[in-house]
Amino acid sequence: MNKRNTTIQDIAKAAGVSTATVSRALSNPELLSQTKLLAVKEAIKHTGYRVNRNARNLRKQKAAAVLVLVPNLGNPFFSKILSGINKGFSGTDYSVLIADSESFDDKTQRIQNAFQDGQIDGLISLDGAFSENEVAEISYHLIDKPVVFACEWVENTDFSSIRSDNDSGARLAVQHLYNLGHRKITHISGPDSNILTKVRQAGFLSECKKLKLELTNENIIRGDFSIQAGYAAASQILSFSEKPTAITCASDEIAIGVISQLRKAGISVPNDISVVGFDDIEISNTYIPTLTTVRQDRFELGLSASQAMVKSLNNVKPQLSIYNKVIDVELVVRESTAPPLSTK
Amino acid sequence: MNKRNTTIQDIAKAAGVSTATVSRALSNPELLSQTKLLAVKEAIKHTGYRVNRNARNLRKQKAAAVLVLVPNLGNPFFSKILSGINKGFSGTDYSVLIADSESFDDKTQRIQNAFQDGQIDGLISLDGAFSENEVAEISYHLIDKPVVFACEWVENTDFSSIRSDNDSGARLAVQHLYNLGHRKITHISGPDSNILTKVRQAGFLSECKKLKLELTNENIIRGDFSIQAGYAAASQILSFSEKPTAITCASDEIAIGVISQLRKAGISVPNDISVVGFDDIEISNTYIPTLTTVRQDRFELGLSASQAMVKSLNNVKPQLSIYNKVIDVELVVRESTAPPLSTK
DNA sequence: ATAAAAAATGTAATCGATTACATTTTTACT
DNA sequence: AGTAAAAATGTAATCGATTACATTTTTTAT
Repeated sequence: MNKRNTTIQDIAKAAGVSTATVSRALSNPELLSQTKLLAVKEAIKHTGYRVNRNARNLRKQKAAAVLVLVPNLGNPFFSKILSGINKGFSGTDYSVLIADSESFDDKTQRIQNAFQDGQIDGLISLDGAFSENEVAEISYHLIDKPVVFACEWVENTDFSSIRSDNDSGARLAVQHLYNLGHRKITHISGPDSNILTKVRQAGFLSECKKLKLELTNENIIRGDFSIQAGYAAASQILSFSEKPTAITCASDEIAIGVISQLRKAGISVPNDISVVGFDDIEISNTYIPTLTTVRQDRFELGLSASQAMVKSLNNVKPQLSIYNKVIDVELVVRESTAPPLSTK
Repeated sequence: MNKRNTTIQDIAKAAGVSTATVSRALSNPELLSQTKLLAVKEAIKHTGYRVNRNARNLRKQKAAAVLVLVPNLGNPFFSKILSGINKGFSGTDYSVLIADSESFDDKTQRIQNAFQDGQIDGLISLDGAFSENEVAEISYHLIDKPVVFACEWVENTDFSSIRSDNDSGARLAVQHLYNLGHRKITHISGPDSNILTKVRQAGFLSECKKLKLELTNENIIRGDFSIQAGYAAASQILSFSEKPTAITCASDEIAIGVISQLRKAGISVPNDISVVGFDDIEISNTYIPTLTTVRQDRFELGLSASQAMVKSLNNVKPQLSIYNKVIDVELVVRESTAPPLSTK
């Protein structure tokens, strides 16, 4: 019952070496002679020894864990990114801790706690909604510890960031519609403060200008990323004197809301109006009509973020290593877009 | 730069007590006199001291972490459960580690590693697909450590388990269809080996018998939980000489596959055939037609599992505490079911 | 008032690995 | 062969909290 754990001492004795040598065999095998290294390895294999993480971490003053801040775990959009992050850490010594922003009253509180308890060595945030104050607090408490933003990010900060090419995504959508013959396109954007909203909207406007499309204040409708926002935006569009022939949305959920609401009003997608989404979430390929959308590779986003984190952690001065990466997006053409009526 | 951490020693000095007293103030405050307790608390507040987790865990021989085994993190079905689990641990000292079965060649390998490294104190598995061998291995390596299954489970084992009332769910679906007037109902089940498949199928058959519905070997179609399985099953049904007027599915994804395939064949849901799903995943409320389905409360499933785990962990002999809980399901009636044609 | 029991507190060993520093062994070079 | 430099290995302190055991203080009972 009370079998004591196998420790480095036992291995040392078994292999006829000192504990220091065993420890070196574990973390710096290149320092050892072949003979001793082999002896130690043999003893380890024989006993089934495994290092005690707590002892190692205590001595090394690290946690061997990374905190991932997820805005909403229940949302598949994020969990797919998480899956990529997990993959990125699967070969390493690091554990992945997860904090669901929704479970905590105060995001930074949670981060602080974790860091101060020595529980984590770095932070990956899928949430870019930090106030200046919160950013300052993070920077203060996470001195020397790497922070990587994935998907979203915070403007004017020096944190590493892995993001999709949102600008191109927005442009691809417009180009696609333009090529189909559409000349009057409306964009339904996300919540004002959101960084993705801003970039996608800017991309949309810029591409419209480039293509010399006429722009009025009916070209942008504000919403959030939800289906409900799509409903509302559709209703608004229905009230326009001159309706657009195509709509680009800041998210697939908005697109679905729009389509469903338009259908209720007897307007068919894509026959009457074309709709393009953003993200390519699971449902987009199953919805009726299947959704033309801009695909973000969420798994890759997470994977890259974790790889950036691992690199930072391996650096002696992680705070000096900033990794930024922009991941390509891809326009997936499906059923929700078609040439406008007039050209048929 | 090199500010040493505040330790229990510092607090002891500041409060004019011994380190033992400080430690007691932390974990067994009831042992102390008011005076000393106050002094220690004061010192802690003043210095912003926080316990070093690694030191504590090393000494206490525990990990203060729980491993959650998820079959596929990218699947929203599981991430919603995870969200509940996370919630359940949010007030506690425990961290939640996540292992995505898909990232590992060998599930039990991963578990063993984690346990032997002293990284975790317990296991919550959302995955019930363990062979007898694997179960034995888990039991062996996790001696004295609690294991809780959530959603799925393993038959003939003594692990704690939190599950939905799958039997009732299957029956509710049949009853609903029966009450609408359906008399010929087909069930599309999941993968043969899956425990949920078995229970739901048994519930379906039992309820059909109870309602004296005629049963042939066309009443059950085997599949897996995927949309593709739904496609295949629909094709099969189309080949039946006498088609069912209603279908119950082992998952919402199957239901969506079925509906989409039936539509292609010119068969309308619910006008020609009614379809009931199982799970109530996000898409079900948005799909067209919206899906009548059996809702599992996935968040609650996760929450209960984590609560069971916490209880087990707090027990002196956790291996003796088995917690089982069956969570109610609910039939959500939406657009995909209607009375059969003949009764209209 | 005194002994015995209970409560409060302290001392120091302990958990298990890492690593600074010291020592020994090997290699390289004249 | 002799010496300096490099490589290999060992000794023991260290990380920070917990707790067995010892000691002191307080309470209770006679």
